[in-house]
Amino acid sequence: MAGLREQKKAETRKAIIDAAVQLFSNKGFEKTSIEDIATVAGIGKATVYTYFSAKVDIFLTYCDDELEGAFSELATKQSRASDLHEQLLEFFMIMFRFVTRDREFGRQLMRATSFPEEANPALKEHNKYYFDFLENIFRSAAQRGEIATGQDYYYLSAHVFSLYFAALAGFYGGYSETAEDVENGLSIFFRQFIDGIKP
Amino acid sequence: MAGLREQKKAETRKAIIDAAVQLFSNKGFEKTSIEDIATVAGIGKATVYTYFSAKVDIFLTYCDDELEGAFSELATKQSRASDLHEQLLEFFMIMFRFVTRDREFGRQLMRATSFPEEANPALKEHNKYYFDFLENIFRSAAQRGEIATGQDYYYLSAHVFSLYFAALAGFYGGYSETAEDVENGLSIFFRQFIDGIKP
DNA sequence: TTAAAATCTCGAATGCGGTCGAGTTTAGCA
DNA sequence: TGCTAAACTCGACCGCATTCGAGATTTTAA
Repeated sequence: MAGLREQKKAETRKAIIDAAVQLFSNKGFEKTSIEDIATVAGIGKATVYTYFSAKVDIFLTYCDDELEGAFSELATKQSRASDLHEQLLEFFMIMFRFVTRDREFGRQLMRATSFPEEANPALKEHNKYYFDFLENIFRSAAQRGEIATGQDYYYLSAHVFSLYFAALAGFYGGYSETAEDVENGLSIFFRQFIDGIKP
Repeated sequence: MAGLREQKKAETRKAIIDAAVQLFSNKGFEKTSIEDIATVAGIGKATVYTYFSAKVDIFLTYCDDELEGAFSELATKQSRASDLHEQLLEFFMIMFRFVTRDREFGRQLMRATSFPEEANPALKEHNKYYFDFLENIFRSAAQRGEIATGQDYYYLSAHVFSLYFAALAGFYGGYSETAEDVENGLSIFFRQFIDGIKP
């Protein structure tokens, strides 16, 4: 009868995530209590903590799964973007749409990513993926002669990544309302980045 | 006897900030409770909320107060001599040094302000202060002919601000060790920003 | 088969941020 | 000076995340 407990655990774990995701999208992260989640999942409140070490971890686990989806979309999608500016915009808008599919999703993800209390290995892995992807974009732009060669790709990637963060912060801070607003903002940022701001 | 209340209020306010800063440096933001602060400040817990609307506001206010002096000095100094790149670097390094005076302090501050759980008016005010300052830097750079005119100063400010965030994230993520490393990173970012990255 | 060890469960307890409202102090004016 | 309105103070309270601990269930090994 080995594995009975394992199997139950997997079911309970899934029940918690399902309940949490459902409640989070209905009521939002803040308004959803652990007790709500436990009740919907059909378990006791304290039992949740056998599976997740904190409320936010439930959400990050879900985020993690979702991001896998975003990356696979990126990998399969044939890029129609021709120049660097378009490529950057396309890349980040795919990420943006994914991350803000549910508003809370993006916010918590950003909180966990930007100045984490504890390092989260899964998220670090994701960031590395972003950076690798970006470095490839820059490498090919350099090959096409669109940008100067001999630049540190790491700093270029970090630069555009930070602009993406700024766009997201604007979205969550109430400065931009729609995805279109965000796209316009990003477009301006990338123009500045590529062309510089001199006369 | 006019101003008696005003004076007391100012004293209490200062007592709260002092207590908070002291406790925070010792125990960290999370571990310091409002009650601790109230006790050290010699007042009741609820009274803290007459002066500050939330725990983070105490720290934001402290930062605003401390940085105000540094910046007004900077404002008068900066009009002469240096160019945009240097001015930006100077501005952000003052902020960086202040914020990382105590390492934990900086991390907590960033956590509290980057993707807040709920919109916070005081936080908006706080950020607006820095943006206004940056806009002035850009305005005078435009007047000197250093950068193209007709650009949206708001986007320029947001751009450099996001680079500062990236540098800080790098510092807390373990990518740069010393203040000097951070300054070098920022310098590279600002060069990219000003000059663009084309061949 | 069985009994000890390991693990899981969950109601109860803890601690904290934040609010309430009754009591107190001050300001302003007659 | 006396009186009222406005503003301040703080103990008590609320809701919620997280931890405790004691009892239930499952695994392991002989």
